[in-house]
Amino acid sequence: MTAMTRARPLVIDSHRDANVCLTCGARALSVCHVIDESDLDKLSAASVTVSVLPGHTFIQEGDPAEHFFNVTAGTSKLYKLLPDGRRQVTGFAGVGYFLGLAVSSSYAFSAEALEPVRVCRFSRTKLRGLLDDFPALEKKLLEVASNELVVAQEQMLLLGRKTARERLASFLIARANMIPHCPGRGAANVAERIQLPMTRGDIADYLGLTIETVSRTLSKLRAEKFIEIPNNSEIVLLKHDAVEDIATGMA
Amino acid sequence: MTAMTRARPLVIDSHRDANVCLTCGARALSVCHVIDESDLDKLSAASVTVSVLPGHTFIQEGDPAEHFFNVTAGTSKLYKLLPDGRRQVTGFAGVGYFLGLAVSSSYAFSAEALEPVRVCRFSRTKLRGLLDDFPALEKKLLEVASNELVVAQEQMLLLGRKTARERLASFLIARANMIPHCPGRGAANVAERIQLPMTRGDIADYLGLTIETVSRTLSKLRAEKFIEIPNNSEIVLLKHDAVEDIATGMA
DNA sequence: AGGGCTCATTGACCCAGGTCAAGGTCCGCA
DNA sequence: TGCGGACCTTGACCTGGGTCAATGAGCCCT
Repeated sequence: MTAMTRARPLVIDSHRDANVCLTCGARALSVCHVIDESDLDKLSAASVTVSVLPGHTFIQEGDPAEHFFNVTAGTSKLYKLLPDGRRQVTGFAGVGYFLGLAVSSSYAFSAEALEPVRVCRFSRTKLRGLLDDFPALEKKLLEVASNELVVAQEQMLLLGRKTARERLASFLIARANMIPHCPGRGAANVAERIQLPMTRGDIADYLGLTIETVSRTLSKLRAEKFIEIPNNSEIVLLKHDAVEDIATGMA
Repeated sequence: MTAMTRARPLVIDSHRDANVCLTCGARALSVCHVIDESDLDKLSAASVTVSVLPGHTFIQEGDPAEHFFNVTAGTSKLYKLLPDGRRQVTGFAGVGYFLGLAVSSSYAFSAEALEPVRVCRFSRTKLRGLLDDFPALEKKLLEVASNELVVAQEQMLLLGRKTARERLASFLIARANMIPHCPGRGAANVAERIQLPMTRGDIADYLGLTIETVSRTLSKLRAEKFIEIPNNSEIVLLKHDAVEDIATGMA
């Protein structure tokens, strides 16, 4: 169980330190931070660390929902499919994201790693136990779910009523706002470098557009000097406020 | 404080029985049903009943979120607006619906009564107290929020990837499935009478379409004998399964 | 360093659904 | 019982974004 792990989609790290949670860089960003340091051993005991290679699906829509996940590294795309293959990306799960909130018996979406991803995996019963031991965790999950709901409603507005240009602008602004507090933001026209771990196709499926429209619209925004596109996985936001106005339909 | 209430948008019933919750017909459908009968007096003490006339807005997007609501009668539409007036209806809140899950400081959406509506209104602090007294209520809210999230993701798929025909079919099936267990459903081609308390405009804003497209698409479904339209606020589903196939993109 | 991937861009054309406009239906009220 | 207004339907036309197709740009791998 030591060699031959390279090509496997999911790698479970069973020899892990009891202090993983204590030294976990994602704790500050996760629901876990409501649990006291002294209790972190219980948390680590309840979960295993799983590594997922890019392109691999670790949650499959419709499968029995046996596990919950907390992302500690990398970004994944969450999506739903129609029988004929049409895809809707419902979100991108980065570090700190809690996955599996759907309390139903089967997963409502699939999750695929865009980068090398690490997650803490909890079984349904283990999580139930943690929730009973730490009521604060349950409160935190309710808060997280509520915020997700607000984000989802915002996305419905985007998908139902915004133009392609407004959708791309909204996407860029949302990505820019998730940058972990870079100095000099909010100060009008400071350039921001946005990381895009997903492909144009993923962006299209997230915004309810086609690859071509995403590409064309970004080219247009570049021609208008709102953005720069140094490479396929980065965009520089040259005029945050102007793009924000586009995003909210005010331009 | 007894006369002159007729034309007021919101009417607060302050003289209410301590047993309102005990006799509340909506309890079985609400989060409240997790609270034991013997504790219902605490619940009624924490809330007031508010009546809302059709067409009146009782939650305004952006206003400080001071209250939470539990719907005990009537249907409301929940929506978000763009500055230029484009509207996205994010859902319809019927009896038993818990409103205000967004734990942020201001409401993320507006709510307007479509019919005469009654809600139980809790202040933020009173609800906090109830959650501390009844942990089961917190668990229930997490469950409700999680289910909402699943519904929201389904709606994103609809808005991002479905055709007008598929959207209307999905809407009709969702409405049909919420009928409180009428006998003989699921048995293939049994006609179901769907109530539509909202206008074509509301449906359009919910499905990300225009009034005209909603009207045209329903006319087409009628011409194809999938549905009947006895009047503007009712639709009879003649072929549930066929319409379900349209809804899921399989026809 | 070049062949063969996958991903992105760009152009030409098309069509589902939006827009504009003209009635139709229903209902409450005098 | 007929007037006014809100809502719905239908038709003719238009357009934003989809479709199809060709080309370009990275980037492994050998």
